[in-house]
Amino acid sequence: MTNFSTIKKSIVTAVLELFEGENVQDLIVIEDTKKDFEGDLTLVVFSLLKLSKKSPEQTAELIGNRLLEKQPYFEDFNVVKGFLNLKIKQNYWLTFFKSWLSEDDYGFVSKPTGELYMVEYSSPNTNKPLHLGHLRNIFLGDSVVSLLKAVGHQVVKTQIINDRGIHICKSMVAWQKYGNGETPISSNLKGDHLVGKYYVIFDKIYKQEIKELIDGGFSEKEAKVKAPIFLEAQKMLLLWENEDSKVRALWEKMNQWVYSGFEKTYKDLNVEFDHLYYESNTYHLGKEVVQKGVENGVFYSSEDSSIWSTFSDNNLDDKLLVRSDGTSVYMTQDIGTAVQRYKDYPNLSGIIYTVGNEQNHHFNVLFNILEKLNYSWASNCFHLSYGMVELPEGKMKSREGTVVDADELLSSVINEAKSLTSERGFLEELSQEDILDICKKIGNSGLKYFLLKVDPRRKMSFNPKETIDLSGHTGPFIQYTFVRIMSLLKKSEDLDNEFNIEDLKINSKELEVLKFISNFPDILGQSAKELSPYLLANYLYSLVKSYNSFYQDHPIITEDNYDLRNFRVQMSKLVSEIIEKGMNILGIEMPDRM
RNA sequence: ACUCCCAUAGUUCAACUGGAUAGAACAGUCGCCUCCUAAGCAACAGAUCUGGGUUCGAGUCCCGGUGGGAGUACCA
Repeated sequence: MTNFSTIKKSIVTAVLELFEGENVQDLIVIEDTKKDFEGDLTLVVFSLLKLSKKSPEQTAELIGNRLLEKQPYFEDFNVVKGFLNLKIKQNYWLTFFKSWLSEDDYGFVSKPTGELYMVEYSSPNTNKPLHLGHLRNIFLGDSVVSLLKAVGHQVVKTQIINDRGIHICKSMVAWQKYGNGETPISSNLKGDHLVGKYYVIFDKIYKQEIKELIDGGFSEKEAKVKAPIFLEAQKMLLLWENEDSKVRALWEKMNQWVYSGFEKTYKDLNVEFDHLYYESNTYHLGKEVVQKGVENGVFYSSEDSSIWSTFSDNNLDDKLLVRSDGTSVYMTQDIGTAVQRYKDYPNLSGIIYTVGNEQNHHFNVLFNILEKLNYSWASNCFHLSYGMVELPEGKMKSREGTVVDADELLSSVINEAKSLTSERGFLEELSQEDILDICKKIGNSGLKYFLLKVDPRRKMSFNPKETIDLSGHTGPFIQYTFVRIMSLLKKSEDLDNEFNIEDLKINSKELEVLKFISNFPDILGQSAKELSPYLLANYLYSLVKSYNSFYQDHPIITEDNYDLRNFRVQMSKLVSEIIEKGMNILGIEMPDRM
């Protein structure tokens, strides 16, 4: 069957037939023709000059003529410097379009690969509510999962709940001392926010105590480890690891508050997980593995009975794995968690850890340790490292309260959508519930698209004083285009959808839309391969831009020519399907009106 | 101090991984609603931190400089 990639292959074939040499294939660069030039595909010939021993223009002419002569696809070509621009016959574009229409899930891989991946994301600490940074993490992880599924893999969505450790004890100590028995119900606060409040209180007191100690003549370093409230937290951690029943009961109570808070936020964001791991369970296994490592000589135990790992790589300092008081650190449980995961899913093709780039070093060390422990799967662990979300004044710090709260931000975007929606007045006859449902979809889309359109590897900034835009390069803009197409399709329900391509003439805007459509499968594949939802997000935007430009200038259901009208309706429909499926991969739902 | 990352219009982001005249959006100026939803379309104006190098060709690669960020914890 002829499809778009057949054409690309025919260009490669022509070049291979014309020129001899080693690895000619690698020299061939085919791109979409830039907008300002005439043509559909462009072959860059500079790299072939060594073989042709001719000028760029002559080389391009040679290939162009060959293609016109041998292949039926091309109607013309032109040469600009070393660029050979090839024009594909409209009839072929329309044939391709028909074949896209006949596919069930155009762009998606229908045959399962049989590979199973685990994607870890979110993984919050249970001592404070989620903030904007977590949102970037959650949306990224969630859409990477969908991308992997789109190309035929199976995926387990997971998170590690960081439910133990000194940071949790801090909130617990502060609540015990200053909480007066306050609960989410008594305070009318969401559980995660209530616990977060005590985390901030701890820090405040801690800082105050440090200051007092310094004034009393201690050095800052001494003050930090001598502050009474800090000592209390340390003591509590020890009691916790020794399974002191009172401490455990308090811990369970407060964690429960946090979980129910998170649950609500996840529900609002429309994300869920398949398998949760709790640090409080996996750290045991981590300790065991570390202990075994000491026995096997992989790690060493120091005089004060703390346990360390050394590395052959000079850039890596020795890493502590168990403290001298026997309590474990973050790394300990991460080792245990990884081992546990491969016990649970022995067939994993890989684990993708969605974690901020501030932990690049941590994962470098972790993967090194797993290698040292000789786990065959160690090399399949991958850190999907993303950049921080920064505020105008710099990094967000929970302890200092300079964070953009996830719940607040989401509700403010939804409110923005509400006021805009009521201003426009298209939904007036709907029930309050239906309107709210639509506004939630719009608000979610504004927030998710805002975070997902940026290359995850790069840091990004957000100014909380400005609301998240709902027009321009945004999720709601894309939803809006979808809604307009839905409205068209509704009105054309009774129309016959057939069209004959023999006599059909399409204009440049329609051709441009078809070209965007033709790129969808590649974009999906590339986004999945590079774990980069932003490529898909930006593609969808370009597709929609192009479609809108067509929509503005040409009648669709009111077009008189039968074939042309039906072609336009069908093209609109395919565009809407790509938008919907693509946005769903980004975790964004479509309203059918707005 | 050492290691790593980053620097593109006033602002927030792109640039098919070395290809043509660096694209968008927001903000600014301006035009389009008796016409399929104006959350739209169209137009104007505006940018590669700096100095060298590599080559047919550099925002992209290499070296130096400046400016920012992160990491190097018995923190997470």
